[in-house]
Amino acid sequence: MAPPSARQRILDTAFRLFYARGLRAVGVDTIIAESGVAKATFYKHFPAKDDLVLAYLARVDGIWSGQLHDAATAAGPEPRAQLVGLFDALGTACRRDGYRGCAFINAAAEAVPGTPVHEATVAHKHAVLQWVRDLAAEAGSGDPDGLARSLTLLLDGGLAAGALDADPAAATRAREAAEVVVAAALN
Amino acid sequence: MAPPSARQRILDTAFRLFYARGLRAVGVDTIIAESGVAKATFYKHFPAKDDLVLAYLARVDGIWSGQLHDAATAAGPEPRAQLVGLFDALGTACRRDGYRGCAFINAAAEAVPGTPVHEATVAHKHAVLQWVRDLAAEAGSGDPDGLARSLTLLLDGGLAAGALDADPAAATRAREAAEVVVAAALN
DNA sequence: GAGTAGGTAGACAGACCTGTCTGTTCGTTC
DNA sequence: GAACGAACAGACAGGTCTGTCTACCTACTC
Repeated sequence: MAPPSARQRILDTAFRLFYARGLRAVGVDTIIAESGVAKATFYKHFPAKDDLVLAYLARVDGIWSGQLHDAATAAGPEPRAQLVGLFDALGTACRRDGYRGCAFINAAAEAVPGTPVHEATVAHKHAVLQWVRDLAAEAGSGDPDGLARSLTLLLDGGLAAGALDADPAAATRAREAAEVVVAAALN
Repeated sequence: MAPPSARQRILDTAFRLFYARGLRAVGVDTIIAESGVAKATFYKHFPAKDDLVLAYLARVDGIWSGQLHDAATAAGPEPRAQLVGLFDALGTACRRDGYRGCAFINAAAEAVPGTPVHEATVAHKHAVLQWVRDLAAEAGSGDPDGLARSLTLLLDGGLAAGALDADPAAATRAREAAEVVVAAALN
């Protein structure tokens, strides 16, 4: 197996450190040192730190979206079940070691509104909302937007709570509340 | 009216800047310059930056807890109505200019777990949870802890969503979802 | 064997960070 | 009027931050 390229090592290190410590708390020098890369190489792949931050967020987006989809489809073929099942991704995330909440919420807390980094977090949340909305429409909701917003509210609440206190009970509770909300909206 | 004391000016400036830009993004020098205070005075009142951060969080805690209580009592004397009414504080906050989500969630995103700053955010969330739990118990819930967790999940979700996109619709939706959850728990 | 792409190593600039220190000025109280 | 507390003004130290730059090295390709 070929050793990971310099770019890959940088991205891997950034993924680990940015999530664990925060965007501002991790300097370029630290990432360079820990990924065992030369400074010139770093700046060749990522002309500015923010470019690396954006690449980091893009990777997180891919991973998290994948986990949401997987959790949803694992709940079965019915959209209604999937709307509740996606919350299993939250439980899995909560139990993961080093869990520190939602990378996007954390990034938004450090980013200035209007900057590309902040825009990326907003775009991610909109994409998730859109996906849940489609699921809600498939499930036959009369108000798919309202139902989707209620569910993403619960999801974000669970993610935010995890940043303060990674309690798996919060994830379970979120799933139960989602069940109640879905039942009220579809029955 | 006497002009505000140096300590008060520092705290006022910190309140404004920390919330608007984040804890790490605002340096001591900036706060000193904007509050029109001497550096020695600053360090006399707050021996380290973290002391100021803690004072800032304590002030936010006081204000936000007050707004939650006010919104709850405005909904009437019945605990059941108060459980839903407290979400009006979220709507009011969302509509405020410069709203950037929950100061505690944002602070937690920048703080290292285990530090006093992080502990303060956890303590705040626990206090809110405890208060809602008491309200749920008064309302006659058979599982006051579960109901309180569901509701704070919605509340945190609304606050977190506001950090990305201060949409008052999210607050309205949170209130409606709370209504559904409370109804399911108490009927 | 020359050229090129991609990497390593590390000095350097310039800004900004927290925190310390010296000295001055003002108002109050004794 | 002397003493004192509280604040002002700002230089300074020591560290960290991002980003640039020079110089060398290695593997592959033509």
